[in-house]
Amino acid sequence: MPYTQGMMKRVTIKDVAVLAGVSPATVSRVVSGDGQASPEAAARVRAATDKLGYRPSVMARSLTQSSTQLIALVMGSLRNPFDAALVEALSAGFFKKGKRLLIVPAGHGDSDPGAMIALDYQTDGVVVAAGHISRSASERLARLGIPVILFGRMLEAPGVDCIVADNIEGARRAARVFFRSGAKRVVVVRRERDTFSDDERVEGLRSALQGRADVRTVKTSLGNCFANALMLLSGPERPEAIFCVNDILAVGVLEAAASVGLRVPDDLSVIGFDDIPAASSPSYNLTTLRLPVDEVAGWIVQRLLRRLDIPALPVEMHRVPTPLIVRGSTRRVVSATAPVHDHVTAGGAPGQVGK
Amino acid sequence: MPYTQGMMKRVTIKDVAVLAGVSPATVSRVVSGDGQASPEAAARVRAATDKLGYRPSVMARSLTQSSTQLIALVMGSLRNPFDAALVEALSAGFFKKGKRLLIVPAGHGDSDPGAMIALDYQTDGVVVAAGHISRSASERLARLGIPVILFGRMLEAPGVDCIVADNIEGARRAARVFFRSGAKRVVVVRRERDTFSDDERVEGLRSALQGRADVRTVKTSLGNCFANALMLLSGPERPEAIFCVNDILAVGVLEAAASVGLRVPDDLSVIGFDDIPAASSPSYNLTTLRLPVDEVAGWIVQRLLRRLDIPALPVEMHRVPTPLIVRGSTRRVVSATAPVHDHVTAGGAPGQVGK
DNA sequence: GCTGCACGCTAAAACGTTTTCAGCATTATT
DNA sequence: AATAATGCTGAAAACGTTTTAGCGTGCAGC
Repeated sequence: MPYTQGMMKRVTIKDVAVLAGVSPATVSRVVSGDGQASPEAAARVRAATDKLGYRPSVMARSLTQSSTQLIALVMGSLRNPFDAALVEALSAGFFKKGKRLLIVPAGHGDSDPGAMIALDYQTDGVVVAAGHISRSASERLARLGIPVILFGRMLEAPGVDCIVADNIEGARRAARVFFRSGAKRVVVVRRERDTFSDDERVEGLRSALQGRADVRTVKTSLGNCFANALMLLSGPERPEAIFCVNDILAVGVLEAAASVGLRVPDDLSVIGFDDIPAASSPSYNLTTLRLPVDEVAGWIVQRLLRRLDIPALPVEMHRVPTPLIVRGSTRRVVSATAPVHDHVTAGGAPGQVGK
Repeated sequence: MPYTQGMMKRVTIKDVAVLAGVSPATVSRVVSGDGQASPEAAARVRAATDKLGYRPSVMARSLTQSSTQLIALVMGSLRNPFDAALVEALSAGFFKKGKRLLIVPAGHGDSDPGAMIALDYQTDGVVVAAGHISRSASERLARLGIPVILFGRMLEAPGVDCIVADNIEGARRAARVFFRSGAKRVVVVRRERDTFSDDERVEGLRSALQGRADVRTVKTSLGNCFANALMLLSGPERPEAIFCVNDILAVGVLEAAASVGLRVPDDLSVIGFDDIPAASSPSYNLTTLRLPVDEVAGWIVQRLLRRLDIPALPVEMHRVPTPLIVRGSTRRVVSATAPVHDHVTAGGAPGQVGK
């Protein structure tokens, strides 16, 4: 059964107007709640809209007004549960404020699809959750009054606010754990693509361990992580501690350690980053640096809305703290002299996204 | 430094027209590539658009044409990696075809936010990846010529195509494995909210095991899965086989089994559904029924585009096959008489989303 | 040398809103 | 009682496109 049989025209403001016996202008005033309308006219209009099921066309509206209520969300792969959670939180947060998210897959290409689509659809703003935006693209958006929020990178440019995890302090905390456990051979596992945050994390660890341990860097894709870790752990000069740039890599390392018969944390300490749900599962029980999704998403939403209100706001570079979550993949140090203010002890399930 | 200083107006088709010394109509024809334009005029126009960085306003365009190139995607939580992968695949697939995805969080409320937003933004179509759409809402969309694709449910209504996993056959395959392993006490673990697919899965298992085993159903939230499984496994009359409605629940069950000291698959068989990446990780090594994300996403994209081309297409109810992926969480049956055509043997990493 | 015909182009209408402007009743102020 | 202020309303312009209708060309055919 074809469904085109009764294809109807959209019910427009004019239809409502004639049914209510007023002009389109009055209908507009009533539905947008701008006030200026007599009670009885308003009542008639409301009756008409209800009867006809009228919904204003955002498209048409955005021609005359400036706002489309649309936010472009540049996102990459969602294979990392952290990213998935972030997208979910952002979508919920913006939706609650009446903003809609337009997905822009971060192309691996060089162009700036986010900026392009923002332009095409006259987006109210752009959130870059993965990938990057070039300075020129962001400047072009700024010139049109379209603010940008950048997650995971720093870019000093007009109209772009940044939020980045406190990678360096996080890495330092990891370094301290490794140092206390007496590890001399440390490996940091990072992804193949260099990103701002990954750079900060490995550099943070490296510099904190300067002269106290031998730090080597290994790059791997997610798919090869297990195999690479296997090689690393069964070779000579096996590391005593491994810092992974995120939790999924750390899970791969833990799998490899287990399959090679290494005991964690006795033979090997592992620290991850993000604190995804799997990290707190009994079989991994991963010590990690928590990157609080809800806090990140909340800040982004707040900040963007605020800037839409007050475009002249000075740009902000926000660092979100990355508390150390101590679990079973690192040796518990029992010295009383150790400072305790820099870590959160254990803790059950972290990622209660809703409440 | 406020970024509003040089706020500029959008460059419009008129600007291009005056720069190129032609009328807006000509510019329109050139940029939309509709033909009718002299080579030299076209060249001048193209020079002008390049120089000015002109991008047509989709909003304005969609007023005169019918299409906005927008697809509303109704999605729920992304905590299940399967859902995250589906969203990613859909977004990539549609993007490649020039369609943009508008995220609509499936509210737990009763209203149909998907339909509403589709109306507001004059979406070309609606994809319901999670949640539901009411018959009346879908009919309203159909009347306006907006097609709907529903994943994971069946709804016989004009203009809505459905794609659903072959849950019953999948559950039957699971039942066969359980039966061969001689399990007498079987538990099926499902989520608290009843969904169409979950219903089919438990009913499929139940009816296939009819009279051959004792099947009990347990409902649980994701958060309590571990605790519930613990209780279940340490209580009396411990089940010998557990079928989980999805892999994340199965992982919770495996965790619980391990923590209680049960050996899998010797003491307990576990089968999940979806085949998320974690299922193939060495520490879980979960036998499961694969729900092929890419196939699902591909079908949805193809189908929607096809229907946009030919609105009169009869509606289709598509079942995607759910092959059994045999891994280590079920006892390997070595009888030569067992039919082998219904399962895929082991296999490494499944979810290579990209290539 | 006309008529007819492609061709290339422009003017103008249309899409569905919002908003400005002005008009007209009322009602409040002198 | 005249004037000013107020409240409500509708006509029309505007937003940035596409598209239809029409207007000149220049050229072939009679």
